Amino acid sequence: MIQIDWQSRTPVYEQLIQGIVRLKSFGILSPGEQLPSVRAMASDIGVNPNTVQKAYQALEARGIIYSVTGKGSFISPNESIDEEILKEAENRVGKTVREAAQMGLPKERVVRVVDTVYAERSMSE
Amino acid sequence: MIQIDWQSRTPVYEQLIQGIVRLKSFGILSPGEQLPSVRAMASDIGVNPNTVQKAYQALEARGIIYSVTGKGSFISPNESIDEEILKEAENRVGKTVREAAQMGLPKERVVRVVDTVYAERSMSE
Amino acid sequence: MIQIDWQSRTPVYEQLIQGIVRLKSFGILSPGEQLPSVRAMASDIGVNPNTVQKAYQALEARGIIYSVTGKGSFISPNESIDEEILKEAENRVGKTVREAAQMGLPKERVVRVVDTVYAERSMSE
Amino acid sequence: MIQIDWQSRTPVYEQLIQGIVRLKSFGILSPGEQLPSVRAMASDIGVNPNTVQKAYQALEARGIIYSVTGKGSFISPNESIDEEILKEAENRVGKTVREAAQMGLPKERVVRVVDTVYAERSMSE
DNA sequence: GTGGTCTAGACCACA
DNA sequence: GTGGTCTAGACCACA
Repeated sequence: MIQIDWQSRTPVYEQLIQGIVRLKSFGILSPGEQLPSVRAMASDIGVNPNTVQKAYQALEARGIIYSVTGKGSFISPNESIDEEILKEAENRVGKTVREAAQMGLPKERVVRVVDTVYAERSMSE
Repeated sequence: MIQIDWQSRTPVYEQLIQGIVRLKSFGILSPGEQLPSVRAMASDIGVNPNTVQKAYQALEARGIIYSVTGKGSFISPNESIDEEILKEAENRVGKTVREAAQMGLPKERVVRVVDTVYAERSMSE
Repeated sequence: MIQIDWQSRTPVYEQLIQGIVRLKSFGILSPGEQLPSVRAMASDIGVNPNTVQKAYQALEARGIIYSVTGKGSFISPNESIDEEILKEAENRVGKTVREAAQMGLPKERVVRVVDTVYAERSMSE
Repeated sequence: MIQIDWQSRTPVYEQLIQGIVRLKSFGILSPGEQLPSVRAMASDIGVNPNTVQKAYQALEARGIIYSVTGKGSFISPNESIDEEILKEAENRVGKTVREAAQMGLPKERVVRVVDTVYAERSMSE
């Protein structure tokens, strides 16, 4: 379910975090649902258990999942958390756009890119 | 001329690269113009000469500057480079926006962020 | 596996680059295969890790290998790279021959040299 | 008469040496003819006098020119020297071809390049 | 352990 | 002085 891009510079544990958040935002993982155990997830996607552990802990710290000792990890029911995630994404966009602007990228080109991305999405739905 | 953000996670040599690219895109550094020597730049911004070397060599590999042993480093006359840099920036924006969209960030919020960034810029001019 | 000529004027990191390219072109290193770690390679050939780093990063920039922090460095699966390397070598030959011709070296002598080089090679196989 | 390629990696004084050798081999500079003074040559081609000095000394060491204190530098009448120059050129060709061969460049492609170079030359004559 | 960044400092060829 | 190479060694994030 989660694809790791080994060539990418974004750390594997980051990709894991974003992957799970995405699956939740798509409703593929619903509140209360149990996640694969650290070991299962690790062997599934061919990753060191430490890496999965790190991702789960970050997700728990952000309130997206919760862990029950001896039982496993579950998608958190908490709804209001989502806004925090969106804000993080928004900040990343802001930072990248600011850098591009400083390089001289005109606003029109940024707008065109944004349009393209959201057009792709509405088509694949 | 170039400000280093020591708190930032982006490596110093990367900030240097971006700084010089930016100065060139603003026309503050024009083709043929000589850059400060590796050592001068290093002591200017309080960094080890090796770090500046790394940045200069990366810029040379990208065709943005060229270096002549014994003479110095110069802004490359190559014109077509600029568009390449803009395309790189555009790609980064596209990638970040796509990720944000996958997280569920609505288009309106992305647009608002873009507007804000470019509004900031026009005000500071 | 890689021999460094300490007398040579071509920098050690350059020799490393060429050595790895050569091993790949011989099929001794196949796509996906893991290279010795920076530190292992360094101690193998008696060189500072920084020097190996420089070579590996140059190879990555040329798309010949790719590195994953925490995992290691691997021969890139990219196929089309090989032809690029041959073209670079071809260009170097062309440039050197052109210079020799300008010095007045007759074609027959160039041909004889080429014959000799390839004869050596077929004998050592 | 002599063009310096500042982008090239071959040192300026080397380019100077090769330039004069070439002019001699073309008969543009004949035995006995006086060369421009170090200073004149330096300002002609926009180079540091030290650099011209170095080139002249190397040429004298190789017997291609000779200097008379207080009078200037002259093209040497010595004919047999030329063979040495050809041998140097030949060695450079050999080295480059050997490297290309090690990269996997097939002999046919080397031969084709050599043919092309000498074909160009016979056409421009 | 693995790649990546950075400092401090030496040494070289070249201009 | 100027770029380029290299060593020795520290420190970091990541796996």
